[in-house]
Amino acid sequence: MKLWSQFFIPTLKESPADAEIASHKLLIRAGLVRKLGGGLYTYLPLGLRVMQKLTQICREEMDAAGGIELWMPHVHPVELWQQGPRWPAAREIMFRADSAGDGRRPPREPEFVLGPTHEEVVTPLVKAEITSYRDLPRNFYQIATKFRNEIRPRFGLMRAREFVMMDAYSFDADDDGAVRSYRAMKAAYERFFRRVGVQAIAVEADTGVMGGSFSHEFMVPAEVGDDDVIYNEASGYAANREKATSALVPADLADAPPAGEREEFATPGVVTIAALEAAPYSVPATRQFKTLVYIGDGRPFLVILRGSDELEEAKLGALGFSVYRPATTEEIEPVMGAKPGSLGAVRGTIRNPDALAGIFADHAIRLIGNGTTGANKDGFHVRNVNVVRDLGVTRFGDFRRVQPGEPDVKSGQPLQVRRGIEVGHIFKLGTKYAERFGAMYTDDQKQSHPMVMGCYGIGISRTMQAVIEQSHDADGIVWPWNCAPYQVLVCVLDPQLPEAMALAKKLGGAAEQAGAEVLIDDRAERPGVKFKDADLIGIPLRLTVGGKGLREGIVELKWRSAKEVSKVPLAEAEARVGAAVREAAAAGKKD
RNA sequence: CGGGGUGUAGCUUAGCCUGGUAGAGCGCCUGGUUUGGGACCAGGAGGUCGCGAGUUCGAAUCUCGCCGCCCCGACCA
Repeated sequence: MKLWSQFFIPTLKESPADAEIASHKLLIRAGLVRKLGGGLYTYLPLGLRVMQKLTQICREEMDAAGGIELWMPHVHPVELWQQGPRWPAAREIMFRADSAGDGRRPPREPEFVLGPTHEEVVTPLVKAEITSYRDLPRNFYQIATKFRNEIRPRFGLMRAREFVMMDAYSFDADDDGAVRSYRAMKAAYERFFRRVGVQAIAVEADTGVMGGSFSHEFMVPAEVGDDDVIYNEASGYAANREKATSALVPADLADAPPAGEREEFATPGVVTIAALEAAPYSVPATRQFKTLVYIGDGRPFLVILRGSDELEEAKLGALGFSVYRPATTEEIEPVMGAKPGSLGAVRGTIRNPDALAGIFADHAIRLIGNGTTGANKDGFHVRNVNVVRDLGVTRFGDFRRVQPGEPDVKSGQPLQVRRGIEVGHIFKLGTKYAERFGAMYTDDQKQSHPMVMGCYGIGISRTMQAVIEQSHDADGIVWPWNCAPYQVLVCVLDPQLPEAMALAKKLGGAAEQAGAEVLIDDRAERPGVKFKDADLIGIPLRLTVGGKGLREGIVELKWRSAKEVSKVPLAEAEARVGAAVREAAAAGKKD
């Protein structure tokens, strides 16, 4: 039982100016966190308690799924990362430090990075300690602080530079085992989010810089989320926009036949799809080829899309470059012979085709039998271009961005889109890290194999905010039972009356006996202040004890999530409180 | 990193355009009256106006530079 008057819950009547979204405002107003700098937060006692609830639930579910908890350093020798497969992509977001501490590290002094995740630490550990198939599979996890020098921290804990994450790493002898580990984690995640009391849906996801073969994200649907989820209710399809596909392009697409002789024509000043669509050219965007130039690991390559489609940049990850970016005009001209707006991939028109690392085309362009594209000559385009005859495509792939309304691959029904907050991500990694770090084991035939890995993360601090985003009203937070900082709040309206305090402590004791944690608001504040604060901090069950109630012989019992107040006769109060707590706890643990 | 915005007391902010002794609300302290949904009265403390240059007799206000923070984009748990 904690007395509010001797605790630290600095609530705010007004929202701080730098908070934009509801959950961020409430984090601050309810006294859960305070900002130190961009993306850096102090967890105040109430916020810390919620974090402890989340970590404990997470730990229980990981342990139940066979996870083994450990704790790894968060300062890593930079050499470890330089050996790893994702250094080129990861280095930008990593905090770096030198042992001299003054930013002027002598060449022979060690340099360190702060860990954004721990594949580079856990894989060498397992390489050293596990060498036999008898010791596989294993799944190691930790719940700890992570550091990422986010380009743009935002929305409080939603994208922070320093945050708390559960990260797990599974090691299996073979692919089947890795799939089993992956499924076990997916199930554990689903139990975790259900117990926490937040709706999080698993969606197919892109593997990003992690690489690996498949992946799911756990998304909390919310307007303020960073990600677009493309889904269809009926078929159950749900994918991150970066990964999503539609049935717009038939799988067994026949290449369209050539039509007519290729012909160059003058298009002075036309540098956009829209301008070529307009009179006098009148070429529909669906019949134009859009040619984009990217730089992958230092070499230019082309991406060809239909004029009506947008590139989904993340899908270029499938091409295997460790880093890629759009080329600049200065880089484009020497290779192509023209500026953006007049580019094309017709054989023989590219000035320096040998410089290209490849020409990659979206499947959808095969629908174009007779298209128009840039001539690689400023102010000119080419018509009657045929994909097979005229374009030297290295490889077709899925590179286009799916738009809402396009047909679902599974059901043909229109796809929908909604925003979501990514609170968890699971990857089947494969052998990429194991091979790089030499994490091998010997099988029962004395053969050596790389271990097959998976990695898994839950953003604990982000989940706290996602819960608030999903569970609040105009007055404040409405905590789900299992992650509430306290489950029961006793508001003592007349704390100067000894009998009121005595009753509050008696009822608090009954709640504790039933398994709840209890906060007593014994402050010398007016009732209005206490009720407002109670609504703001969102404790699930509120008991109100006051002189008036004592005279009437009642206490009040109110759920934060409901409007009604029940008046309970004093004689029944203890029993009713205990019953309410047991009931809520049982409902909160429905799994 | 590109674009937009903002910085005045612990918090929310007015004042800036049109230069002339820095104002309010909340919170805090003292006293009193109140006491079931953010009370009232009286008194009080608290500000190098983000930092640095410049213009000017005079700068919160105009100019330039820097920094912090917020929002949009690429990235992520």
